[in-house]
Amino acid sequence: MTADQSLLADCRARLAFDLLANTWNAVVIWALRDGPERPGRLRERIGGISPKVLTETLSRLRFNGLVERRAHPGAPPRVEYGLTELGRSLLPPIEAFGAWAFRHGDEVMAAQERAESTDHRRP
Amino acid sequence: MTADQSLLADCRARLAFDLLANTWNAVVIWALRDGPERPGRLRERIGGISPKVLTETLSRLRFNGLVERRAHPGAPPRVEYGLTELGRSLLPPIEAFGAWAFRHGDEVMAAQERAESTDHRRP
DNA sequence: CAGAATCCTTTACGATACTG
DNA sequence: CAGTATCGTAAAGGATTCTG
Repeated sequence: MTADQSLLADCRARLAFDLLANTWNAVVIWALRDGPERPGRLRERIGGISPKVLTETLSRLRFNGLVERRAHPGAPPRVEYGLTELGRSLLPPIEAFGAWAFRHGDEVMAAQERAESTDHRRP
Repeated sequence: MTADQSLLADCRARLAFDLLANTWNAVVIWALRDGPERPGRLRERIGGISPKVLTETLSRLRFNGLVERRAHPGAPPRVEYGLTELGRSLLPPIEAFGAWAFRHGDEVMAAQERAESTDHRRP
């Protein structure tokens, strides 16, 4: 059994790919890299994410053990979300991706423009 | 402007995250790491992907310049898909993710089971 | 066998309004 | 301000069928 076959067959690998298989998970994890943040500030830093979707994303990350929630007593409500140790262990792979984006992102955009002018449709 | 703000604001980074923001892109790229493959074999190696979704995924990856298609003449049709140089440059970051999965995948599953027995619902 | 076409279900995401 | 509820749209994914 070759390495990639075992990777594809192993449910842990598929589980890990699923962690990135949506628009916001990686972005939110990355936005928490410097430390815990309140939801309001998170939305400012991320930009373009609705309150509802941020709540859903944080809940999903919490479900997967990557993020933890801390509520401070009193009013107005003050809540903070931060990465768990498991969540922090995910930062290097995500950072590898960010680095790739800076190096090759323009090549992807160039390929897209080339394809659009040829095929007239976007898959 | 801090590093993560610039990363989040840069459209190249969001574009890169979007490349992984679906179930199959990363899996198919990984399955092509050893060299070009025919769609039929790809489906065998990947497992659990329908012909239609594989076609769509390959078309999407081609649109983004990560995969190229080569058709050999004659009948029955023989087609191969392989990574472009740009697509191959994406393998190290994806591999970093696979390595993370082998190390921490069971922790994620443990967290999920813990959450399921507590919250009674899965986000 | 490749892959396009059709139909269907589920889910992600967004906008809005409301509660504590 | 945090979080939920509701509604609506769009896209992803799956099953099936058909053609070159």
